[in-house]
Amino acid sequence: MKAKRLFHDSQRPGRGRPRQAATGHAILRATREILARGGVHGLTVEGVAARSGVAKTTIYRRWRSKEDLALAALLEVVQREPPVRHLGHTRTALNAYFGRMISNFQSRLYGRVVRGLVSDLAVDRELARGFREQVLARRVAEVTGLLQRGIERGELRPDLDLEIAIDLLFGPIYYRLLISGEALTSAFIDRLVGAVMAYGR
Amino acid sequence: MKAKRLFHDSQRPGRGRPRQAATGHAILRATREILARGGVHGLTVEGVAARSGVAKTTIYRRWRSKEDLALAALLEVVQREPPVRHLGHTRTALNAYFGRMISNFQSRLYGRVVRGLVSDLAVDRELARGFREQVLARRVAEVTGLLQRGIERGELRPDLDLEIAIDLLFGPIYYRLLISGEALTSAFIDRLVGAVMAYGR
Amino acid sequence: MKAKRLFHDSQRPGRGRPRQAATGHAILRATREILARGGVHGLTVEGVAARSGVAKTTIYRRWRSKEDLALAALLEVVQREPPVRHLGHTRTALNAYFGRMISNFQSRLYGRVVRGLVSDLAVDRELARGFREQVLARRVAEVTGLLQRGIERGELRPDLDLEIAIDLLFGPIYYRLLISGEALTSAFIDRLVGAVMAYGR
Amino acid sequence: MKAKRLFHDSQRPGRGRPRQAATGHAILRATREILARGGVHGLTVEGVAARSGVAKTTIYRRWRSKEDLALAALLEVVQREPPVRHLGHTRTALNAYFGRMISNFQSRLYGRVVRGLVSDLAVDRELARGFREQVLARRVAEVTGLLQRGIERGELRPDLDLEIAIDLLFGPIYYRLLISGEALTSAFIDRLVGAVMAYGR
DNA sequence: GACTAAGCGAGACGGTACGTCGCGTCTTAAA
DNA sequence: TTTAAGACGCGACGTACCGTCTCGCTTAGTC
Repeated sequence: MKAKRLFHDSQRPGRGRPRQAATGHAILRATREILARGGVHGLTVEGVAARSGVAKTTIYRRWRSKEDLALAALLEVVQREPPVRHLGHTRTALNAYFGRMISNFQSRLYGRVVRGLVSDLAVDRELARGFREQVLARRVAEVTGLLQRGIERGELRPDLDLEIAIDLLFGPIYYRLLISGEALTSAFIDRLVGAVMAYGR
Repeated sequence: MKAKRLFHDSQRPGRGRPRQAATGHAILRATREILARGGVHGLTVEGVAARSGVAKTTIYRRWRSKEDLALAALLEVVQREPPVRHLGHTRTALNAYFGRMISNFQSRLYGRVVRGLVSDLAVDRELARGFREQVLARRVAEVTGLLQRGIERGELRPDLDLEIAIDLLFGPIYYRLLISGEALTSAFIDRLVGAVMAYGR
Repeated sequence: MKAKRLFHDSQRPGRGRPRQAATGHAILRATREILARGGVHGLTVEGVAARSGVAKTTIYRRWRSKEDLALAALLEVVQREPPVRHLGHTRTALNAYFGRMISNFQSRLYGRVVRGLVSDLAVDRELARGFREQVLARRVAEVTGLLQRGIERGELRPDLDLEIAIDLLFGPIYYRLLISGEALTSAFIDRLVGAVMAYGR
Repeated sequence: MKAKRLFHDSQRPGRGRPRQAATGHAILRATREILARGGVHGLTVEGVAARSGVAKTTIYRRWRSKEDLALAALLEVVQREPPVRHLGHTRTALNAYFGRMISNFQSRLYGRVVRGLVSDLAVDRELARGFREQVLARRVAEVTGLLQRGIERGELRPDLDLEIAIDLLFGPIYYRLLISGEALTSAFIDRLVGAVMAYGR
């Protein structure tokens, strides 16, 4: 009967009372705080509503699910990340890049959200699209940039299979984070980057 | 204040009426069927009880949670896998091994369960231990074996960093399965194995 | 702290843009349509707004509640009723009068609205006043007229307790409509009127 | 999928854990208290749950709706009423009977519940059946008894139309309670009973 | 052969959270 | 000032599962 509204947070036409920006921030702040302790598991729409002093309905008006909400909170953080520094040796740059990445994983928010959302990526297409387009694509582009510069600088061979190289770098990190549970230390990053450089030379 | 029951499936003292073996099978069969469609998301203790004609209590007597149950269903399948064949070139053997692995992932049950459980691994230590000891360790041992044989056969250099090699093989596969969502084709396996062989030579 | 608006449908001061008469009709038409199927139970301000293409605010500017709105829709119908015919025997006239009344009850709108509003009469004084002054008083006056004419014509005794007579006529009808649920047939009306005539002679 | 369970409060087969009688009482007590102030309007399942310290689900397990619940609370009271006394003149007996009835209506609970439920009788067949079979039928039978005894005693004529007599007695009372809002005094009862006796003689 | 300790099915129960409906008020921009 | 549009806080809804409990009945081995 009633047409389903599709824009959950996205830009809407300028009719009716505009959304209160403050409301959105309050929601996301509460979300972050709850995520930090408790992770996605401990996140409930009811809880966010209570903590942010916002009505449950208002939250549902803007996000489809608590997973969407968690992703939004994640995005806020990701988008504030400083751009990559393309300086010095490729190996050094990669080390720095992934070093920062694993320290992000260690942080309450980032690691918990990613771990908490993985299972839902397989089930919720919208969520997966959001995560891949807004978080993953960015990271992949950054590292691809570093690798390409490595080729230009002659540190990597020109015919390097970039796609596989990307998988070889990101794969083991997520594998340790999610599956094997083994430590994500900078020593490990060093060995990993070393191996990929060796392969790519 | 009642003492917590500790043996959830493990052997219990031989007093009273012994457990009906058939009951356990019925439960696991229902679990598998539900997992096949709907994945871990669609799995509920209530549903399993209904489908298997078993009382909820009976299920809780044997497993701590639906995640445990899913893992148990997974194990049944894993334990029935034939042993690895150590024949021919290392590259060929690895190709065969991971080829079978991704075809497992494609199967309803296996892929769904793994995807559905990842998020819980971070939260449920028992579950993580079970998964790592019973599923992962086995796979890692098998591949380590293949790699070691490759060293013996002179196809891989003796000082190869085995730990990293393992990460380089499993990582990208799980990464694609869980994170990037990109296709897990045999062509991809071929390129991946090729890259690792190149690195290890 | 804004002063409460008092004129809900009544005449307002002639400043600013005057109300669109068409708007009011559209609202009442939508209301009638919704009432016809679904009754007061199915009536919602939200629904009326959607169906009439009018904003919720506009409705609230004119009526206090959905019950008020239902009453307004009822009044439109009631006010269009033709006046009573004072012809022939009193018994015949009463039969005709109440015959028309129960056929009104059978109609979707009328019966449903009355049944739907009764419970609110006890709670909403405004509503009760409206209903009694605009609907009930009219009917009572009409029947009182018929009875008085009966007295003048010598068909009823002069010392008849008119108040009780009115109760004896209306009471059983509403009782069947609302409480006992027994059939409101013209045969019943005949017996009822007969009984009251017998009592009043 | 799951077979709907039909017995809401009624007798169930003796499987599973039996219902806690105390729970039911707690629920009904809370219901009565809430009904007394606030009537059916102020009655919410949530409120009853809170007040009785019982889980909402438990309430829904036993009653289909808050209206059902209100009816149940009413029944408890009704069933405790003492039987009618068949003594003295019929007119006196009727006066006594209906006198007690209107004093019941004045009571918080009874009047409020009846007024609150009327509108729902038209919509909820189950509810209507319950109310008519358990409350109304009983009252009608009692009064019918009184009238029949009046016939036997020669105070009423043998060919009296009992059905209409019943309507003539109950009708005006409910009419005043629900529709006209006029006072339900014992003087009124006296005039009403007088009128019906006059008609029935 | 009865006793007894569990197994087992059934379902009650308290609980948490869900996602939705409708309310009545508000804040915009356009008319 | 009216109007359409829609945000917002709010209260309640009825449902899904959770994990625990309390029944009655069954099924072994042990005394």
